[in-house]
Amino acid sequence: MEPNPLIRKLRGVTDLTEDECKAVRELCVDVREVEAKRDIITEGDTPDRVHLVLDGWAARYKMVPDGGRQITAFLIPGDFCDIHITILGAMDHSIAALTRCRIGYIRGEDIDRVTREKSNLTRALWWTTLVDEAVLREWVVNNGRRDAYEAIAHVLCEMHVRMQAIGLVADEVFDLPLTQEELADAAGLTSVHTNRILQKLRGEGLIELSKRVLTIRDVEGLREAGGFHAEYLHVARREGSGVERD
Amino acid sequence: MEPNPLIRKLRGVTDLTEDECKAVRELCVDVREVEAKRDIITEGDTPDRVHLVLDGWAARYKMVPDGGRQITAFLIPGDFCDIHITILGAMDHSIAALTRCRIGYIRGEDIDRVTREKSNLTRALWWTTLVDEAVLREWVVNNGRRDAYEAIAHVLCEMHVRMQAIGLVADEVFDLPLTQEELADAAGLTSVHTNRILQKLRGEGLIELSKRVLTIRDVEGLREAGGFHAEYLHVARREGSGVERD
DNA sequence: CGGGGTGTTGAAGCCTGTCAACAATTGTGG
DNA sequence: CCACAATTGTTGACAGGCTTCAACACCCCG
Repeated sequence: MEPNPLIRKLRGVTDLTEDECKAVRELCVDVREVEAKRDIITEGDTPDRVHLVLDGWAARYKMVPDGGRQITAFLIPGDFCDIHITILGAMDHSIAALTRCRIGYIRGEDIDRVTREKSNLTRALWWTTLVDEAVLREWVVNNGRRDAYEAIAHVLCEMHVRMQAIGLVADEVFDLPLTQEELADAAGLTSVHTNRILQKLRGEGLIELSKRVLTIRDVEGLREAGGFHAEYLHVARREGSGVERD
Repeated sequence: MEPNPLIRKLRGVTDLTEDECKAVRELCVDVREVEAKRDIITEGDTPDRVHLVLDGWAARYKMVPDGGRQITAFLIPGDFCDIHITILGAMDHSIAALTRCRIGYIRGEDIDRVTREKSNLTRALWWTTLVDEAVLREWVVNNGRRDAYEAIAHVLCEMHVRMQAIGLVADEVFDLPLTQEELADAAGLTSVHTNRILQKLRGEGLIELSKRVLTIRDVEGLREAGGFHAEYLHVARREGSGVERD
């Protein structure tokens, strides 16, 4: 399997030439490990490098005055932390590693150069940011108009498809290295209530979740429960594809 | 005052040459009126034109199975409905006119051409989409981790700054042509509860709101109430600027 | 073996939703 | 310009989903 998760992701929507793959591979001028629970970028920072998640899970988040935390995105391998950083000034939110992460560092100029020289790649990178935005819209719906049961189910369905897109799902089983509190901070709930909802989903035979591994026992049922429709993720139809691909 | 709201908006973050302004003005190959409550674009559409709000208010929204509606963005003059349409296929959400709107139609190729030829403009257009994304993140926080009182106050503060950026605020007074139900659909509340919250904000002397006109009587107080910090909007500091500018 | 993080459970309370009625406002047509 | 209808705003009572608080169980790791 292609080792670069960004390439795996982009291949889901466009064919990349060997030349383009090479360009992507050479983007990361540096790779570092970040410990779980450490900030990768903190609100107010003006990083000079673009960060790419190569391995592990991270989360965008914002704090509110009373100490509450809202996670606004889960970042998995192949996701950019801040591809926009050359345009906007300071970060308006923070990004924390949820697990130990391998992070690739990319020079802003290199992104600019690629987007000048490779129009197909440029479109693909654009696509990633537009999907990020679509996901964000869905999270607004999640927190605004879905109850706890639907919201949790929906998040699980979303991560299922996204993990599938980078080849990290086999037989509807994949790593979900989140604590219930982190899930709660994403769904706008308390960890206590999240716990009860997960028990309900388990009790209904929709999922199994333990030791940071999620098994979806009933994909259709879970989607039904969350009112999930994958269109907003704009992935090419590749149902059934997964780690067994190569 | 410059008649094109997009130019007014972009000028808040970058200086535009006369040449660039001309390019922006010539983008709209057609202008049409859309009646209030009509869809400008509907989920599933694959429009061949980019839509730009020239006048009036519109809203992105998604429906959930039980009939609930979640508004994910308010669009005001100078905002694009779907600048991304050449990259993603079908619309994953709908956009409705909240008031009668004047909509500009732009050919996708013209956007592409401008972004090839005018790098300064390209950065400015990128900036608009990145700010849209930042707003979306804040709305996730709004619906997930702020209570009704904070959420409503926050939305009002945001619209205040955004309306200011296009020169439509004078003396902390501006048009807010939203029904309480529309406000509710944005904040993830019911219209009944939104009504009570508005009364509280009025009772505390923070706002006046009637006949679709909002007066912020206590800007600092309202920001405090909503936990609002304008940084995420990434507007250049232009406090005090408004319609009195020219 | 001990300790911190995480998951689980119960009871009580509050914020927000639901339902329903009515008032106020806006829009429409005669 | 008035009468009427439709939309929007307002109010009250009640229900319920979710939070809060608190205690305890579990599990991984040093």
